[in-house]
Amino acid sequence: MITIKEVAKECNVSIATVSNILNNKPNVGEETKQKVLRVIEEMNYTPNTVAKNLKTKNTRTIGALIEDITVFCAPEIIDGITNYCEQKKYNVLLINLRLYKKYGDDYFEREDFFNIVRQEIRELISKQVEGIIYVPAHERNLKCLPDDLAIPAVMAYGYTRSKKFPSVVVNDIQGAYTVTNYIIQQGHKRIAVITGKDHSFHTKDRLLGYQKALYDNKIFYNPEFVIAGDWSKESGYNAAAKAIEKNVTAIFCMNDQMAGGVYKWLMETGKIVGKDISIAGYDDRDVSLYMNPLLTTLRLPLHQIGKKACELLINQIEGDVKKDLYNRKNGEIIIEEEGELKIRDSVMPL
Amino acid sequence: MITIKEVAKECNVSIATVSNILNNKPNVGEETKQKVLRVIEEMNYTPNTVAKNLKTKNTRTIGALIEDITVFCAPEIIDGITNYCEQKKYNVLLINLRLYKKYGDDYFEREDFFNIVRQEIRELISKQVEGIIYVPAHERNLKCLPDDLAIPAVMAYGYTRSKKFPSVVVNDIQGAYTVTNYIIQQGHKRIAVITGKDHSFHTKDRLLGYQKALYDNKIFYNPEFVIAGDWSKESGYNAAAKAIEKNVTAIFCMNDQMAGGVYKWLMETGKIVGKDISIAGYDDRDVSLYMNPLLTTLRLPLHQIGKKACELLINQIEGDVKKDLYNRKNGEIIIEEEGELKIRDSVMPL
DNA sequence: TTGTACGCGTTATCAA
DNA sequence: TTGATAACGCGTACAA
Repeated sequence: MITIKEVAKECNVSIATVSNILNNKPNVGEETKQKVLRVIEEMNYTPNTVAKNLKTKNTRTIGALIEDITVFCAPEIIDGITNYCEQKKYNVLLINLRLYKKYGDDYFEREDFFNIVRQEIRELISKQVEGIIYVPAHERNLKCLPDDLAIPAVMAYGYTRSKKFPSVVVNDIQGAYTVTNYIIQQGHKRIAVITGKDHSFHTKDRLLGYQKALYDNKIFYNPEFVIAGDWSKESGYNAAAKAIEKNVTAIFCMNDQMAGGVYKWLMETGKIVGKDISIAGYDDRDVSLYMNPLLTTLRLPLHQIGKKACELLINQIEGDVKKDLYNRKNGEIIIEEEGELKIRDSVMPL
Repeated sequence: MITIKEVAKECNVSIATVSNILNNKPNVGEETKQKVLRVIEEMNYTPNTVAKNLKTKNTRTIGALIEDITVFCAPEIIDGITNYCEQKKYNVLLINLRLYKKYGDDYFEREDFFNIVRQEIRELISKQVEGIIYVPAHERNLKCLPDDLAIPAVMAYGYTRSKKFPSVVVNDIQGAYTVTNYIIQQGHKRIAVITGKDHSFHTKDRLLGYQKALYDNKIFYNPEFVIAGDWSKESGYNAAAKAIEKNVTAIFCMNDQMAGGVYKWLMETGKIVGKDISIAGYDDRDVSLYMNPLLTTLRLPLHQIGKKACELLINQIEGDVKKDLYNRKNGEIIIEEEGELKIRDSVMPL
């Protein structure tokens, strides 16, 4: 690999001059500039960023710690991160922890979880990344960022429950409200909801959004219309029967997968979605475009979450902190992004 | 940030001694070793990888150039790459070109495409990556790697058509053969095929696999059973009617999305998949698990492609090239990975 | 067993 | 307008 020294020698100028030209410093003669530029081109010289980073003590690189890149939310979040990094000319060092693939569904209950993450963070710091974004596989409280971390960090799509590290999350109350309110606008009053797992934040907040929408529309909240699911297609399938027993005219499923299970049950029992009963989902996964009829659902703001998390991080790195601009709950820094209702064919006027 | 120098001073030893201890060099007293290790722990010292890389002239880092991380094949391929890198203790610097998001469907016909990529490659080299993996959004011939590239490179899921850079691709002939042969084993003889876009390699090879399976089973190839699609769900929907006209008993769709369109048409016309007609897909996208009945399809070996590409790359980096172990076609280095048939409920015995 | 001294490729300071 | 030179943090001969 050819170095600045060799370029300088070839041009009969000093290293400093070549460096000045490369960095657009003033005080350099037009003539020598042209000559040096030409030689650089000829020799196909590429500056060594590693050496430059050592000298300038910055790398313009952030570390992205991804719990598992194959879960559905990860790529869009990463896309948001890279989008912002591109604008700001930052680099992304990607660490795919592969936790799902390695340990299955409850990796985060492993005792060594925190140590695994801590070790990865050490190595990132050793590589002189200037900040860290942590992307969990699904939203939850997460103690993964050490309190004594020497560099800024943010969590995208999960709660740090920390006063130091910001959390960027989905506004699930608003999302569920939007979906439920839309169903109500179509004339429905008897609306079942199929929930996710019991202790999930998503479940809690989405239920709250559902309740608020009923309240604002002066519809009594009937707890019997709340059917327990666990996010899986199968649980949606099982819950469908229970919902139909209650004579509801619409079902709000807390994710698209469970809506898929509901579709299956309805199909088997000869009911037609959008006609005999209205169904809405949540997430806007690919599958919602392959259901018949197309599923009305709420698009998760994953791209925005990644982008916003990255923006917060880079602001912190560059000392441009505006923490107080954001909502704080109990001193925690929580930024909520809003989803977007995708109106398709599964919810119809009553 | 605390440096080796400060550790040395704190321990009253020289920098060299600390360095030797860190790198497990022999000739170091047990006593000083323990002391130094303790101080390192106390001071929370982390070696500066940037400085180390500059000195040792290697970074153990590869660049992953991803055309668009949000397309469905990308995450699994990246997962394969990171899997192998983890084993070999390499890092991956991720570049998400965002080509789909930025320029839409025919970005690769842009005039500046090659220059965009070339520029990114320059920057990766400047960051001293030791090799590059290029991951296109879909398989195709691709002139994106400059012939005079100074470091090793491989293409994962696309053809370089170069004698220098290996291509790791899906064995589509085998895949389509497997699917078609399975359909035949179920007793079907009148099997339509809905193709992808006309000039795609995938279309060509999958058709060939279909034809070979017919031939090996002594079934006449009827060109009328080949219906043109374009990969989209809509094209599958439109092709379904044409296929049914021919009185076929099974349809092989060259991807899952078109199978989704076929399902839709069949549902609207009151036909039952798996009973009135058998359907098979290709790709094993998420949607195949949300169709009713579940779609029998071929799982793309995306993880293996990423992993194998990474293995080839790192072998090259470490001077451990075994090119001649792999098939060469016209001097090109092409490695084919095989997909796996996922037998579900959409293909039934005749 | 430990320490000294140099160099990796670059930027930055200051003198010429 | 240009050049000499000292850092940046680390690894490694070679000397002690």
